Parts: sequence; structure tokens; C-alpha cells
Amino acid sequence: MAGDERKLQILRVAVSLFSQRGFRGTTTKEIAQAAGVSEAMVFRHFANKEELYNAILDHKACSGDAVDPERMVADALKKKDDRAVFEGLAFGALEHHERDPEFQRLLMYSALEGHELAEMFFEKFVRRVYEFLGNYISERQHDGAFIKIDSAIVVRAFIGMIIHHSLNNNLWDPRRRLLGISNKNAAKHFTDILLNGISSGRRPKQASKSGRRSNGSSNTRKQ
Amino acid sequence: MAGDERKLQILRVAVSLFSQRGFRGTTTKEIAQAAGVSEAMVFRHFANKEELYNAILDHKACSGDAVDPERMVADALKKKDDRAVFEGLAFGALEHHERDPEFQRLLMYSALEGHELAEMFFEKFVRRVYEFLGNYISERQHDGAFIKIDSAIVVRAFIGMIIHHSLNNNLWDPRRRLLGISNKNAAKHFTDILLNGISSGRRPKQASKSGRRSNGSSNTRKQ
DNA sequence: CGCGATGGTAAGTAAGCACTTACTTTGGGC
DNA sequence: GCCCAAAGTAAGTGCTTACTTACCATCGCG
Repeated sequence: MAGDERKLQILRVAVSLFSQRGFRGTTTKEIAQAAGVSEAMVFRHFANKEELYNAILDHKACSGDAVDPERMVADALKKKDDRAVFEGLAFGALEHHERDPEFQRLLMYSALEGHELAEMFFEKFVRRVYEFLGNYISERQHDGAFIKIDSAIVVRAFIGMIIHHSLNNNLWDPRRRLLGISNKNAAKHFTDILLNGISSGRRPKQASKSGRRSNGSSNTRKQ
Repeated sequence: MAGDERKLQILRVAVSLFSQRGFRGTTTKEIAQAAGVSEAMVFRHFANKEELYNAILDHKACSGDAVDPERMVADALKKKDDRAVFEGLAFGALEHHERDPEFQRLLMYSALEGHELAEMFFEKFVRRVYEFLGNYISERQHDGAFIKIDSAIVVRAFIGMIIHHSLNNNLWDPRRRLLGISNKNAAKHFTDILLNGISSGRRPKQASKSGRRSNGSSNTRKQ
């Protein structure tokens, strides 16, 4: 196998293991075994374990995975289609986390263990979401569409619903014992709550066509 | 130092270290040193590292820390004072997480590392919150006070705002770069958004006395 | 053919790990 | 004052860890 090929393969295997067990909990031997090579090969491609971990950063940033949430809802932003903005962001994030659950674990471990990866993600991603979404909300407040409230609080509330839901699905309750709904439904209902929560004036009380028999332990399953 | 005293001290030190570095990342030597005793003493009181970790469970459950969120807002529930119910829960949780930030880290590590502690917390705490809060919401929907929507989704949305906010304060953004508000304000605004979001009929558009100059990067500091 | 760059390994090494053993100190009751 | 249990330790044990060294194998190329 060619050098660069092997290097990438080791990195991918490492990402998977680091996301499962964290940096401290993953041994270089495990990584080598999972990649089907000897430990020495790992250290030929990466000077040490730390460098292997840091290489994830560049890989995740450079490879196609880098999502730009602002561009994802760019036209909705231009059209001031609030529902499309928030639901689009929510759905995009939920789908992303479902497709790549490893990444969320990796980030959580990274934050807990205090690695650069978490800090970088925060700076390059989270911060920007707060900025552009906060600005959009401010704009709509100026339009009189939203009530007056610190836009950062609104962003936190909305991101909170989404991230917490993903964290539940990926980490705490993967069997969906508490709540099992499709990402589309989740995005829709979170958006409903938020937009109703911050919209000013008369609101188009939605017909609740998906309003459900609502007892506390209902467990909507998708499909 | 008496046996039980020392045992408790070792346990407390262990909780602190486990919360900082996780189970795998904490060595028994470190625990012993932090407790000011030799490693052998740790193993006199706890058969092995795993048992020491599991002892945290009993300790956290038995000691006064065990909060019953349902009882905390019991009279608000009885009076059907929606605002008091949600704001009380939010404020209680936020204060608890601020006073004992170790616990949230411990839980996150526990969930990632797949320990019993996380599972137990989920079963004994999270599940019950979803149940009683879900039931309350269903009741209020039946009263016609809230719109029709799966109550579990509402619970998830609200818990999401709170937990995500605490997680930001404790883990991702302890310096409050994105949002620095008092727990009281956070609880109030999250409750505003949620109650506006799910209340049916005419709503008492709150006067927004605390509505703030709202630009995207505002950074309200408490005090 | 030869030969050097490249992909790969077996077998280390020193430090660190959870856990043990064999021993010393201490303090309260008779 | 003596005794013994309980509190405490120094110095291991065997295993694992991150990382190294010294060596093979295969291939393209003159």
C-alpha cells in the first residue's frame, strides 16, 4: 500500500478509536492493530500519538466534511424566510450528527480532555454560527418580526435544542427510549417552538397537522 | 485519621480527579497523592479502581446532593403556574451545575466511557424529569393552555436549552465569550421562549423590560 | 543484475500502570 | 506499661504504554 494511502487509513482508524475511547483511552497498539499494521508503521507516519491526534484537525478541516452552515441557508437568509433559516439549520445539523456520530463524541472527548481540536472547532465553527445567526435575529428584530431579546440568548436556546437532541441520540439514549422522532420532525418542531417563542404580533398558529396524541411517554418512531 | 473519614476523603478527591481527566485518564497514584496518602491506602479502602469509581454512584445518590426536581417545583405544579414550573426548574438546574461543575464533567465522561454512573443517572433522574414534566405539559394541553405537540419534544427542547447552556458555561466557553448572563436571566428568557413557543391563544406579550440592546455579539455579564 | 528507495516488521526499552506484600507506627483499653 | 487492632508505608510485581532500533522484502530502474 502506498504511503499516503496508508497514512490516511491509519488516521481514519485513529479517529474512530479516539472517538470511542478518547485520547488517553486509546493505545497506539490498538490503532495499529485496527489498521492491520505494526505499531512501528504508525510512528513512521506520525511522530507521536499527539501529532496523530492533531492531524485529525487538518483532516477534518480540509476534507469535504467542512460544512458552512451560513451558506447552507444562504438564500433563506436573503429571503428572510425565518422558518427556512431555522429549520434548515436544525435539519442540517441533525442529519450531519446522525451521519457522522463519531465526530460529536470526538469533540466531546476533546473538550473534556482539553485538546486543541475542541478549541479550534469552537473558534472556527460555533463562534461563526453565533455571529451570523445572531445578526440575522437582530435584523429581524429590527424589522419588527421578532420580540426584543438578546439575540445571543435565542441562538443559545435554539442550538441547545439541536445539540442536546443529537447528544441524546448519539450518546445518552441511542435506543430512543425517551424520544424517537425523525430529524425532519425534530427540526420542524424545534423551529415551531422557537419561532412562536420569539415572533412578535399575531402569529399563524400552525394547524398542528402533526400535533400528536400527547402523553408524556409517547415514543414516536421514524418510518 | 479515622477509617471512614479517610475513605470519604479519598472518594472526594477521586471524584474531582475523575471529573477532570476521566476514568482512564486518572491514575490511582494521582488519587493517592492528591489525598496525601500512599497508593496502598487507596486499595485498602477500595478493592480496585473500578470499585472506587462505582462508589461515587452511591455517594452521590445518598449524600444530600440528590435533588428531586419534581419536589422542587411541587407547589408550582399544583397551582399550574407554568412560568414558576419552568423557570424554577431551569434556575435550579443552572444553579446546581454552577455550584458543582465537576458533576457535569463526571457525567459526560461517564457517558462517553460507558460507565454505569451515566446509565444510572439517566434512569433515576433524566427519565423521571421527562415523565413528570411531560405529564404536566400533557395536562396543560388538555386544559387548552398549550398547543398540541408531542410533550416529549417540548421537554427535550427545554432541557436542551438548559443543559446546553450549562455545558457551554462549564466546558466549552467558561470565559463566557459567546454569552454571559446570570442564571436568573437565563432561566427567565429560556422560559419566555418556551412558554411563548407552546402557549395557545392570546398571550401576555411580556413587556420585555429586560429586552436588551440586541446585537449578535452582545455579552451580558452578570453582577 | 544490482541497488537504493520504499513499505513493513519483530523485538526491543524505559517508564508508567494497577495492584500486592511485608513491614512500621500509633493510640485507646485493660 | 503492654498489647493489638487499625492507620499507614516502602518497595516491590507483572503487565502495558509510547516509542525505538535494527533488520527484512519488494519494487522500479539503470
